[in-house]
Amino acid sequence: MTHPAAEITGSLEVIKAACRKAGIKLTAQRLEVFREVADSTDHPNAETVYLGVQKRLPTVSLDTVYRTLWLLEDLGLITTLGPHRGSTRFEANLKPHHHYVCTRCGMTRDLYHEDFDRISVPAEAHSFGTVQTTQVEIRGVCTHCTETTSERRSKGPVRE
Amino acid sequence: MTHPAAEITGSLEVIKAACRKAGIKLTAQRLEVFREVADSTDHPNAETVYLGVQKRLPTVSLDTVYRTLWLLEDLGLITTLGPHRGSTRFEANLKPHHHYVCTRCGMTRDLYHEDFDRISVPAEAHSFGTVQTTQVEIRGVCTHCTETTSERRSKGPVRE
DNA sequence: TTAGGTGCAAATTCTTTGCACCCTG
DNA sequence: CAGGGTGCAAAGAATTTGCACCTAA
Repeated sequence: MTHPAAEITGSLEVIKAACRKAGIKLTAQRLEVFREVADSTDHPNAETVYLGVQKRLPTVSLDTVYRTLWLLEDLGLITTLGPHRGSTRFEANLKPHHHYVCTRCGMTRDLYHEDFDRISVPAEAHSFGTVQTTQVEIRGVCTHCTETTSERRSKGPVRE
Repeated sequence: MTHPAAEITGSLEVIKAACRKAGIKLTAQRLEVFREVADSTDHPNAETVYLGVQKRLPTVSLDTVYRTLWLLEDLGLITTLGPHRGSTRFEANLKPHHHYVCTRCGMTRDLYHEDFDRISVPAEAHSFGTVQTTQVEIRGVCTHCTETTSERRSKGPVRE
């Protein structure tokens, strides 16, 4: 699944500006890793991002993907989600949105709901630090897991 | 930090009922693992829970702690949070509450705010599956990280 | 009694690190 | 051309698994 070309071009500008601002180099790897995350509507883990980037940069290494993902999170360009079979998942921060998460299998879906975007932050939160984003996470058991009724997770998280 | 005795006793009833309902055995390990999580106001990882349980059950093994934690999550008695230096953190589901999370260091604090407890779930969410809980997650940079200004995370997540 | 649960230790899986070479600014 | 960035390969951490013994129901 792919975003419109205009948005991808937008991402390019976003990361260029962010690197300049942070005083770090803009490399092909950084560009492609960000593009890969911004270009997916699901929530890829490091391995998946690596495979995607590899199509454009065949010599890229998995460790660079990791380093770049953490860097981008640090720059505020992407966000991490809870783990999926032990591996962290990432998503681009392009628009305000929220999540539905299955507690049984870990399936995660984006949810767009304007009411949630307008939630006001309690004073207490400001005492902890700055506020960048406010997200609502709805947890439950997805329809797929509900259908396979008695099937309980036996050995650790079998996710999404 | 400890909850009042009444709440701990309450946890005992909670897990007894849950095991009976799920048709699984109530073992000392399950009881103590749940108690350990319910008894902490911070967000322990598997290792920390293990160390705590070990004080009461010296022969408990780390793998049993893992198995039990996932089981309890499955039963809906505890919830997982995002990773902290790669390891998943857990918390008991005793009361509705929300989180402040530092995107720089991963520090997580509970937030009690009745307005958030009353948030209404959009119809779209129900199409994904059942709805158990709705939590608000506020992300930002905590005061500690803000003070150590230019210090950017260089090598992976250095959390909390 | 007896199937589910546990402990142990080895195996996997995910992520990080040290170092020498490369390339952006 | 200088210092940050990358690739490689090996290390390290977190979590899972197979199996034989144990114990709650």
